[in-house]
Amino acid sequence: MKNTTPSTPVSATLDNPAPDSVDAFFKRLGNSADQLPKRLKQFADYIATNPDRVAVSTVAELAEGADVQPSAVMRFCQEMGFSGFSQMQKLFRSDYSAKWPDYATRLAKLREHGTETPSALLAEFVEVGRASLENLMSTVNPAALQQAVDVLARADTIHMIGFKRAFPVTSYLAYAFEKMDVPAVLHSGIGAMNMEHLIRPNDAVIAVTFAPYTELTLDMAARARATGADIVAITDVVTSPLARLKAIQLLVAELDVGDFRALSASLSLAIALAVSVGAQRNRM
Amino acid sequence: MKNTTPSTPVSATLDNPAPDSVDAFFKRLGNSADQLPKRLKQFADYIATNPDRVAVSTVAELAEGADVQPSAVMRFCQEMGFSGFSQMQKLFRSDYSAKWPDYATRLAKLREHGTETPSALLAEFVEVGRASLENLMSTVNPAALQQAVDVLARADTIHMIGFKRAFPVTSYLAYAFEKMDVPAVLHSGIGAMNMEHLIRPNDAVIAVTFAPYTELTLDMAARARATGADIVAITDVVTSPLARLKAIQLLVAELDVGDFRALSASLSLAIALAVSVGAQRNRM
DNA sequence: TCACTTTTGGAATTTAAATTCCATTTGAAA
DNA sequence: TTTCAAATGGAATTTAAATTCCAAAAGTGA
Repeated sequence: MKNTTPSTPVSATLDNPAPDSVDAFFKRLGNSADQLPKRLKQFADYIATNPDRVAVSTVAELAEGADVQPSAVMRFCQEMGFSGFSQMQKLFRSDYSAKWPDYATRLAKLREHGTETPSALLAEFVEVGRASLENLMSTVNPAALQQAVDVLARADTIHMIGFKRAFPVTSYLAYAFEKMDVPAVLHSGIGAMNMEHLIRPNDAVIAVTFAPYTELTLDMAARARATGADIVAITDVVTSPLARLKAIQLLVAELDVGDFRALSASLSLAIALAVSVGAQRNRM
Repeated sequence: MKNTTPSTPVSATLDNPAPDSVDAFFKRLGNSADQLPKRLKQFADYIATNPDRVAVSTVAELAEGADVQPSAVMRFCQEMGFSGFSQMQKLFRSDYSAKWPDYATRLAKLREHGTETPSALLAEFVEVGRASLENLMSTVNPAALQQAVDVLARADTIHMIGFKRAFPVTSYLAYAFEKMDVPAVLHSGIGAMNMEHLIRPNDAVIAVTFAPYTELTLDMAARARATGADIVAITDVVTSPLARLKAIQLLVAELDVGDFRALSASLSLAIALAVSVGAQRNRM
């Protein structure tokens, strides 16, 4: 950008624009790899086999990994059309985060279009639901899930606590447990009846709440814990207040559209949990 | 590595050693989250929700994302037992590699624990949920959806009818309508109380039922129709008994895993419907 | 072999980020 | 209220990384 002189024909010139995606980058690399000088080729091979390192390493670290000098790394970046390493790294970093849709942008877009047509809104929810499901696979810890199933299968009675937006989740759990003849109680809060006294030491509780957390759910879960019951928490982040209760945590990072969330991931987790518990009880 | 001297008493002290894995980090965060000061908690929530950003962002970027000052980020890192942000980031970066294999790989991984494990079952539900969502866009007729929104936006009161597995759908609708101040009644069937007399000619009904259809839902919808109320049906196929009622049909082909279905698509359709109705009412 | 170009290694410089410091604000206790 | 400790925001400083530069080495063709 600084050299209008033809002194260094290498970097970002008109005929040599920077790749705009990691795919494009590797495509170009494949074409020009064999006409690169020795050290540059050496470095190219290194990042071709360790592409994931680029986003999180420094020039010095990559240089050492490839056993070349830092300056060779710089020359390579410029050869590939970037102004320098930083620009190249930026590309690798943005590509990485593209997997989790940038929901700030998405939300803004939704707002500016108003709510448009119902179908457009539906498309949003579908999209967000898909992303949430995809993310669920990485946020749920298989060991914790297994542990939750064990605890629930052993319990005398299973209690479900969850209100407001969590209520669809607990009510579906209640349906599933009933269908499988698993003794379970849905604490609906209906009629302001307090059914907490039903919770006994050998019982287990499934507490479901997402930020902003429902006080009632937290209170009830805390009291259940005090009686000695085990707690399985379906919640959104590790900093959830349910963590205090030494609960088994199952985390669901559900995305919002406006003020609402799709609940797809939470319900999928819940039903998988319920069916597993049902199956495990039958084996006992 | 350079200071063997105890010159910097801040970081990694005996009672406050730095976590040595990302898991350990989040475990500790879960324990101490509620006794953190406001801004630190705010930042904790941010990275609990966006753990993937830590490896590839600067202090300034994270600070902006969480809407706190850079110095708050530093204090947080030290509170968690690190000497500073750099050390914490190093941890996240070493954990980074291959942390984000593509969706297919993650699914396979969850499954490989054996078909009988809860994770494998969860993988099933996730996949089925995704497929259902994909389907949804083609089974729902945009014109019918728009028509449903119009009818519901015009109604005096909206009644939701749906039991058993449809109940999570209606209860989520109820939550959404309440939050948007749309007059709506959830017919829960609780206490065997019959609230049908509440349905008046200028009202509208959302009836939700899937095969095998719940008799009660069909009966109530039929009677509502007789009083002159409009019916919006969320159901599975065109041959659904609700078709007879000249209902506006919104079709969801939800796939099963064994005896249960994921409900992802139904919930997404319901919430999109509710939000559209809320928006349209505000415009009137 | 010599002259000349390309490539290389490493030091010097620049730039940007991390970290510390401190004056102000906030909130709790007396 | 007043007092004090804790928490906060933002500027100042330090540290580390990226980038440039140049002298030495390795190639290349005459």
